[in-house]
Amino acid sequence: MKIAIFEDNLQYRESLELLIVTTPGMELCGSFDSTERLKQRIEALRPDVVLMDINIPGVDGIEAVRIIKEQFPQVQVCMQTVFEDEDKIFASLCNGASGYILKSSPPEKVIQAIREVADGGSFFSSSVARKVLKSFQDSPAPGVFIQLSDREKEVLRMLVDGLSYKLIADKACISYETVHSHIKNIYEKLHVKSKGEAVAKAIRQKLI
Amino acid sequence: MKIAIFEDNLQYRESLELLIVTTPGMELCGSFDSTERLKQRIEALRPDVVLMDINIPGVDGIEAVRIIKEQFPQVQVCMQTVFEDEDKIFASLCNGASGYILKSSPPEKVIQAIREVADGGSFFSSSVARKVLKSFQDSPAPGVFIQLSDREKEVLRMLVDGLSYKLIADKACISYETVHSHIKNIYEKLHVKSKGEAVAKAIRQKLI
DNA sequence: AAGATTTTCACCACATTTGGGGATTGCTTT
DNA sequence: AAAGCAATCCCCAAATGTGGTGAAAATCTT
Repeated sequence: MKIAIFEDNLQYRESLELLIVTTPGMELCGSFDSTERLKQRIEALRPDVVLMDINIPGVDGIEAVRIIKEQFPQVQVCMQTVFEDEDKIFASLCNGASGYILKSSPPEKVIQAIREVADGGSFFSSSVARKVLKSFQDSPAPGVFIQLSDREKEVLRMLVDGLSYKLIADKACISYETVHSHIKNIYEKLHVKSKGEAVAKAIRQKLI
Repeated sequence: MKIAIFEDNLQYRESLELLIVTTPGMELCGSFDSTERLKQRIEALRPDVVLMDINIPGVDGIEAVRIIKEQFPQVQVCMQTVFEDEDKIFASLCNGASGYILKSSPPEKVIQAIREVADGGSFFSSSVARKVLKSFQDSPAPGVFIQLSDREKEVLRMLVDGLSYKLIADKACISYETVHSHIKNIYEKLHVKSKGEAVAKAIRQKLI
C-alpha cells in the first residue's frame, strides 16, 4: 500500500514518515511540504492513500482534495489538521476526502485511518465525527409528520425546481387553476404563505 | 460506566452482556429484549450508554432514540444493526444517536464505540461513515464560487425566510427599490430567474 | 353505499415579483 | 484619475403569485 504525505510542518512530517516506513504493509512513496506540481506528483507516484494537511502552502488542502479526486478518483485522501474548524471539515469532506483526523491523534489511529480509507471505508476522529453528526441533528428528521398527497409532492418538487405555475401546469398536464389549487393546499399543510417559505421548508425537512 | 442493552436476538444479546461484564470499567446495568416501558427503565437505571438494536420489538430503535434523547439528553445511544439501510442510519442519527455500528463489528470495536460515545465523541463503523460521507459529497461544497456581497447575503437570507420585498426593506432599513435591486443582482449571480430557484440554490449550496 | 379525500377546474380581485430602463454616492483597485 | 463594484434609490409595464369562494368527478375508506 503506497502512501504519500503532504505536510508543511517538518517535525510532524518526519514523524509521519517514520510511522509509515515502520508499518508493515505500508510504503512511503512521497513526502512533500507543499502542493506544488500536485497533479504531476500524484500522476507519477500513484499513491493508494494521500495524507493531506489542510493548511498547506500552495493551493490549500481543501482545494487539493478536489483536484486529486477529480483527476484520480481511486486515490483516497485523508485530511489532517490541528484545528477543528467546522467549515473546513465540511468543505474537505464535500470535496471528496475519505477521512479526517486531528494531528493530536495517536499513531495507531493514523494507521487505522489509512487502512480504513484504503479499504474503501471512512475514518473520522471522534470529535470530527461528532461535528458531522451534529450537522445531521440540526436538521430535523426526514419529514414524516407532514402528509402531502402524491400530486402535491409532485407539484412541490417542481416548485422547488423553480418552475412557474404555468410550466408546472404544462408538465403535469393539468390546468393553471389546478396547480393554483394544489399549491393553496400545500401552503395550508406546510403552514406557509409564500413560494420562498414553501421551498425552504420542503428542502430543509426533506419533503421532496 | 453503566451500560444498558436493548437487543432482541438472545444469542447476540448474551454475547454483548459477556463482553460488557468482562470489560474493566464497564458495568452492565440492564439488558432487555424489547423497548417496553422504555422511559421507566432508563429513568431507573440511569445508564451512561445505551446499546440499541434498530429492529427491536415494541417501538423501534429509531423512535426509541428519539424518546431517550428527549427525556434524558445526557444518555448516549449507540445503534446496532445487521443492515446498512441508509434511511434508517440517517433517521437514527437525526434522532440523536451518537454511534452506529454493525453487528458484524468485532468486540473490540464495540468497546471502542462505547468508550467514544460515553466520552462525548461519536463512532461509526467505517462503512456507515462512508454512507454519511457520501451524503455530504452528493451535495456540492459550500458555495465558494458564487461571490455574494454581505448585503446580498443578508437579503437572500431573508428571502429564504419567506419575507416579502417590503418586509425585507423594513428589516434592513432600506427602500423597496434597493431590495429589488439587490435581488436583481442576486438572481444574476445565481443564474436564476425566480424566488423559488434562488431559495433552492441558496439552501442547497449552503450560501446562507 | 355513504363519507372522506384527492384531483380536477373556474373566476375575481389584489398583491407581489420580475425585467427593463436609468441614476448617485462612496469605496477599492488599478 | 479612471474603472469597477457595492449600495442606495427611482419609474414603468408585464408577468406571476395569492386568497377567497365555489364545485364536479374520481378514488379511497369504512
